[in-house]
Amino acid sequence: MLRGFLKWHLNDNPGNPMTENATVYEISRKSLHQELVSRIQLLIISGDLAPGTKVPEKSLCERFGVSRTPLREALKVLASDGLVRLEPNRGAWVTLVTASEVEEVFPVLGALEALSGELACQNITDEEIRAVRDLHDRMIVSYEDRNLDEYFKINQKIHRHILVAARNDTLTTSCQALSLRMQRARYLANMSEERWAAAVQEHEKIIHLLEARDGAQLGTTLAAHMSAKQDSVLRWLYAQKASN
Amino acid sequence: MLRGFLKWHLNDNPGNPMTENATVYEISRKSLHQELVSRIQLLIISGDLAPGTKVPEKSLCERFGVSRTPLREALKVLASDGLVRLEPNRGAWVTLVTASEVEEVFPVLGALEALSGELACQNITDEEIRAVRDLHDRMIVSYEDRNLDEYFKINQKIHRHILVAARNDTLTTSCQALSLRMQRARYLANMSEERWAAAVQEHEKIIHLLEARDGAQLGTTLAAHMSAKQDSVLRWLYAQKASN
DNA sequence: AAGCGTAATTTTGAATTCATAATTTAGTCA
DNA sequence: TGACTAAATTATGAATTCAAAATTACGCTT
Repeated sequence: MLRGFLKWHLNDNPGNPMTENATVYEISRKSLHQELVSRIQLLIISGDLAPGTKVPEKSLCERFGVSRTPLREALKVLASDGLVRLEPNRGAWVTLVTASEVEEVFPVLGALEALSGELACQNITDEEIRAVRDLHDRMIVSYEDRNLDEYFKINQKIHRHILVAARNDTLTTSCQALSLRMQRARYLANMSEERWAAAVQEHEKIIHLLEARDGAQLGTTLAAHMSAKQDSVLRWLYAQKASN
Repeated sequence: MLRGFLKWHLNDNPGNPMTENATVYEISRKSLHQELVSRIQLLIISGDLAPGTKVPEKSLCERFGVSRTPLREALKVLASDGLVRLEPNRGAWVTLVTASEVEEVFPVLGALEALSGELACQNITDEEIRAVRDLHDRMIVSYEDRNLDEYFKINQKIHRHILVAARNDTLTTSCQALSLRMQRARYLANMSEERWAAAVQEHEKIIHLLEARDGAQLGTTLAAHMSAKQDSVLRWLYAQKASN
């Protein structure tokens, strides 16, 4: 086995939407298992590793050029985040997005996003508000172009910017872990035109309240936004189930 | 090395306050690393492994009769929960409870507890309310006896019962992870008489609102309770720092 | 040919081994 | 003595090995 093969490969960071540039050095400094956690997260949310399927330990080892030890360490961490489920003596399985899970996670995410909105209003700088406004405007353009991919990316960035402005890493970490779990449901491709329009409306309100620094209102609006998204995901889930 | 030594030992569950009985079988079915996660959590919150100290990998392996592989898997999970910090090539260290961490975690915990209160009011049964009331009354007795240990145990049970009544495992898991982090600050021993009295008052309100099933009010009260606890922990922290 | 049972194979969980990095100890010189 | 250096020791990260469990393949019976 080629030693050091991974460390090489790990540097060609394949456009992780969560991290910006300038982290390349840091990434290569991450321990193997941490790097594997990020990599496998990407495989899962991208659908490369589909929900309900088994995590192919051996082939992932080969793909990343590492031994089973760090890979299995990564799987334990992913399991504690709820992205995979470990079955004793039967390996790791990518968890399914079930209705009951959606009904559990979104309310929690709603409460956390609400908090992030409140804190952001207290701590965000005027410059950061301008940056979010800019993202918002660009997102509207993507909406008008019906560019779902771009829309989704910017949408994520907006939420992330608000989270950053909340100045609370614990909150950021918790939110992202739960968001990742929900991202396995790649329902966006099938989001209805009405839901999309409504989501855009909600975002108009969000940017408005952020600019007004109305923390309380922004909190409730973000929670409502999450709740609406929950309904949308649930509808998508039922449609999925019906069509299978 | 004695194989299977651990599996034996793991069954003499040393009174984990989080788990009730009848889990003994389940515990012995847990994988080694999961069991180790629980065990090391206990060592950390009990202060057996003190904040800021190095996690003694070798001696823990001997203590539990396991090899380094499952132990290190457990450490990765504990690190992702924030109980230990992994320093590359320098091992695992029990994280310190810092002021900035307290200021981060408690607001998040407050938001989650608030949600748990709201959901509990929707879902709790009358029988469960009676059980919480019973715990509450017993806690008051411990307070009058100035039995801090007993008080704390029952206090935890009350919060846990509310969480269970919220019927949301994701919420429960998130809350517990954050609670564990704060439990490293064993500030209770030094809690002021005034703070204790105030906490009891807050709990009177909590049980009252739960019995009235006033979710909104219970939510805000629980959040306020957390905020007060944050202040108390911070004061304790500063006192600690001053005396060292 | 379908179902059953057993042997071969693969996969898993965990111990062990091995290379490298960090730390400690011992020795040197000012 | 006290700082600096180098060797020895120890600890860490990750690959490998090994036993046990699960899965698959195969042949047998009906």
